Order: sequence, then structure tokens, then C-alpha cells
Amino acid sequence: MFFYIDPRNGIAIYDQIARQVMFAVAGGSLQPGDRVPSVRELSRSLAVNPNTVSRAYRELQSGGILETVRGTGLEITATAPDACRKERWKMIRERMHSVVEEAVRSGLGAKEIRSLLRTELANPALRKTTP
Amino acid sequence: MFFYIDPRNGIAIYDQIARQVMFAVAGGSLQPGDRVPSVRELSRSLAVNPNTVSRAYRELQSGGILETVRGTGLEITATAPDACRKERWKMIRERMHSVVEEAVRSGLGAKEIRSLLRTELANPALRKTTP
Amino acid sequence: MFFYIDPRNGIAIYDQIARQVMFAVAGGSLQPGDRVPSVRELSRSLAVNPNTVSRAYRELQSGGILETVRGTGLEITATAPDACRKERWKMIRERMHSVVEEAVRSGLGAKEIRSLLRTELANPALRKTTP
Amino acid sequence: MFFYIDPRNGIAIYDQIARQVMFAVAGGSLQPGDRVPSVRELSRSLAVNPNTVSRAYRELQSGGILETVRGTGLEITATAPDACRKERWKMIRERMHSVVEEAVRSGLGAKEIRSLLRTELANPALRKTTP
DNA sequence: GTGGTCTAGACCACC
DNA sequence: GTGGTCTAGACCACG
Repeated sequence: MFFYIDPRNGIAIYDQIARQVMFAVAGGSLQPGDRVPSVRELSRSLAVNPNTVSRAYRELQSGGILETVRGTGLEITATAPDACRKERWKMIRERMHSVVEEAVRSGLGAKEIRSLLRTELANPALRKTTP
Repeated sequence: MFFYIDPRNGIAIYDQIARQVMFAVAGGSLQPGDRVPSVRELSRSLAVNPNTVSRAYRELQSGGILETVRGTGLEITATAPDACRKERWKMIRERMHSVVEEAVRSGLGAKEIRSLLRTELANPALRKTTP
Repeated sequence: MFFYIDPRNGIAIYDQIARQVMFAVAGGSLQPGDRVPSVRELSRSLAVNPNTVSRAYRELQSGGILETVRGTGLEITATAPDACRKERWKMIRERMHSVVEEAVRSGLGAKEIRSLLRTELANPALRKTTP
Repeated sequence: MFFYIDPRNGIAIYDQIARQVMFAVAGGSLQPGDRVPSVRELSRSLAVNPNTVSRAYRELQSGGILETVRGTGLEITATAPDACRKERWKMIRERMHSVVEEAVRSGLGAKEIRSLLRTELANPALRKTTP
């Protein structure tokens, strides 16, 4: 499957999993009706405890992204793509907002902030990493 | 004093205090030789556990921003302004990096990211916000 | 046939099937001596695992609603209509009991609960709904 | 404290805890700003695993009923009473709806259903049980 | 095979 | 002391 987690990057593992599912849905590589890997399978392939995967899936369920189909697994809901695209925007926008806010509060001007972004976007290491 | 903390915003309180000291130094409102409030005074005025203020000061000391002046308390070091400006850059740059990284990984293009920043910079509520 | 199942509604599928058979018997649309569809046939038409249909029938057998007639399949017993009517009452009564119990425990008064029922009974969409 | 759980009533323990907190808030015995018992304390007094209590609290958090105050515990939010009263109604109404729906579908008339409720409300065992 | 729940016990950062 | 996260392993109902 197409999930990778970094156990030491500060973001909780269950959250990394949930985000990647959402990104995959937002990007179209997971479609409504698709089944997500089983808890046991994913936990094995990520070398992570089943409970951790389970928690990620549970949060996605309560967010309306996944639904259980009794005994057969979890699948992407019909409303998921919309919700995921919205959520993706919201998450990125919130983080961008808080960076800019802190930058301004710490005394940086718009010019400096823009140059900061330019530097980051020029970073060649970006395009390679697929989630 | 000019510190404000929000015990509910997810950022550790000691970290909020330490950042604000650093920003004040970077911005010049705290100068080398100035004394910071005593642990007891600040903890009272912020309604915060003294241990928490203490920890903030401890981190600032080990970062070379504060030094104890025997008997009289803690004051801003001579090298602090430089260090704080550098630290400020580093913190902002790291956060900007991680936002951009997530945005790209989630499938957004450089154009969209730039537009996101533009929107944020246009936000008129920026200068007013107190930490 | 006249069965409908919803694999996503939280009620076990075998239970949905068993209930519908019982309701049909209680209501007279299935009579003693009538044959129920074979496991294979019903499982195909409901797009459901044969084990699931099998389990529904097994429970109905052990409840005395169905009996095997050698070679030809399962049919409604002579005592089924009585048993189903009783069972229907019991199930509804139990559920009503537990709703009322929770309502009272959560602080609602008899008056509010009665008004709740009145609202539900007034709902015009009732008779139309298919299981 | 005022929580009781029944480990064998079919409702998940974490759910029983969460409901009781909500009912307590809806009924006013827990007010905004009040602290809820600590995870460890409640888990001890209910003879339940800390993770189970933790999960109950987590769900309440994501529902906006509780918020963490760093290092000091979890407290009732300002918006909780409203949310809990709404949630309480919603839960009871949904259950009443589904009972009535099943009753009607199984062939019972409004008269019989009303009489069912009357019987339940007359049950003297009701008033005693406090959650 | 599937998910859901629970227990037990550990480690972390924070106050 | 507090909550948050994770692991390990168990049991259940369901298909």
C-alpha cells in the first residue's frame, strides 16, 4: 500500500495515518466505495500496533470519511472526497495562518515572509517525497 | 508586564513565555542588561505555576539569552539580541518549511501555496493580535 | 421475495433477516406450511454470505419458527404464528422499556416522553417505509 | 463521584461514561469550568482500565464537551450545556423513532404502542435508578 | 477473515 | 499530580 509513517516526527502515528488516508481521498487515489487496508494488514505493513491503526480509522469514521461494512471492512464514504478536500485546505490554511501570525508578531515584514516562502518552494527535495 | 499566555492553545506554557521573551529581545523592547520579572512575580501575574516560569527561564539561560546576576535576578545577556534574531528566523523557517512540505505532499502546487500566503498577508487583523 | 437488508445500519444482517421472517409470520403473509427460500437462493438475491442466511434460519429453527422438512427445505411451523406474535411483542416491549429508562435517567419527565411518542406517531412517513 | 457503569448491559463502557457526563452536564450537575474526575481516579473508582476512561473523555473532547487544560485536567466547556441538552434529545428521539418504526412495521397500531408506553411509564422501578 | 472493545503496563511532556 | 500515545495481547460478534 501507499502509506509511510515516521515514528519520530512529532506527529502522532495515528494522525499520520489518518492524514494520509485523507490526502489519498482528496487526491483521488482512494475513491468512494474503495476498501481501506484491514487494520491487521496495515498494522503489519507499517510495523505498528493494530490499536494505533484502529484509532486512525476510528477518527476517520467519526469524521464521516470511512464507514464500516459489517464483517467485511472499512470503506470510503460517498461524501469523503468533498470532506477531505475541505479538510486538507483547512489544515494547510490554519498552519499557514499561524506561521504568518507568529512571523508578523515576531517583527518580520511581508517582504521577508514572502522571501521565506520562495526559498522553501525552491527546495529541490520537495517533489520527490510522495506520502 | 507585556506577556500573555493561553493555557488552552496546545503550546506549552513555558514555551509561550520563552518565545515571548525572545521576541521581545529580538524586537528590541528588551535590551541587554534589562532584568526580567522574578519567577514569583511573573507566575503570580500570569496565574501560572512557578515551576512553569522557572522552566521557561531555565531554557532561556541554557540558550544564552538570560544570565543570573548574583543576588539580583536574571537579566538579558549581551549576546541575546543576536541569538534571538537568529532563533526567531530558525523557528519561523522551520515552521514554514513544514507547512510547505505538507502542502506539497498533500498535492497542492506552488501556485496554490503562494496564493495561500498572499491571502494570509492580506489579513488586516495581523498587526493588532497580542500573543 | 420481500426481504430487504441494509448491511450498514448496525443491526446484524442475520438478525435483520430473522426479524423479517418473524414479522411476516406474525402479520400472516407467511403461513404455517409455507416454504422459505433456500439458503442459496436467498443469499444470492440479497447479495449476502450464505453463512449469514444460514445463521438466520438456524436461529429461527431453534426458536421453533422453522422446521426442516426432509429433503424439501425449511417451512413455517404450525406454532410459528403464535410464537412470532409473542416474540414481536417482547422485542418491542424491551426496546420501549430501554428507551423510557434512558429518558427518565437522563432527566426527562413522563410528560416530555409522552410528547415525544406523540410526535413520532404523527409522522406521516411511517406506513410507507419498507424494512 | 456520581458515575455507575454496568459492564454487561451491551453498551460499551466508554460510551456509558461519556453519556453520563453528558447527562450530568445537561442536567446541570456539571457546569462549565468544572473539572471532571481525573482519568486515573475515575478508572480506579469504576474498576475500569484507564484507557477506557480516556477514550470516553477523548470522544467528549472531540464533541466539544470537554477541553484539556494543560497538565491540570479536563474541564467542561462553555458550550457544553447546550450541546449536551441537544445531544440528549437527539439520542432519545432517535431511539424512540426507531422503536416506533419497528412497531408499526411489525403491524402494531398507534393504540397498542401508546398502551405500551403507558405500561412502561407506570413501572415503579423507574424513579429509583439514578445514573 | 473483518472491526470493536477492553485490559495491562509503559513512556512522554507538562504543571 | 495531569492527559496523550503506544504496545501487547485478549475476547467478542460478524461474514
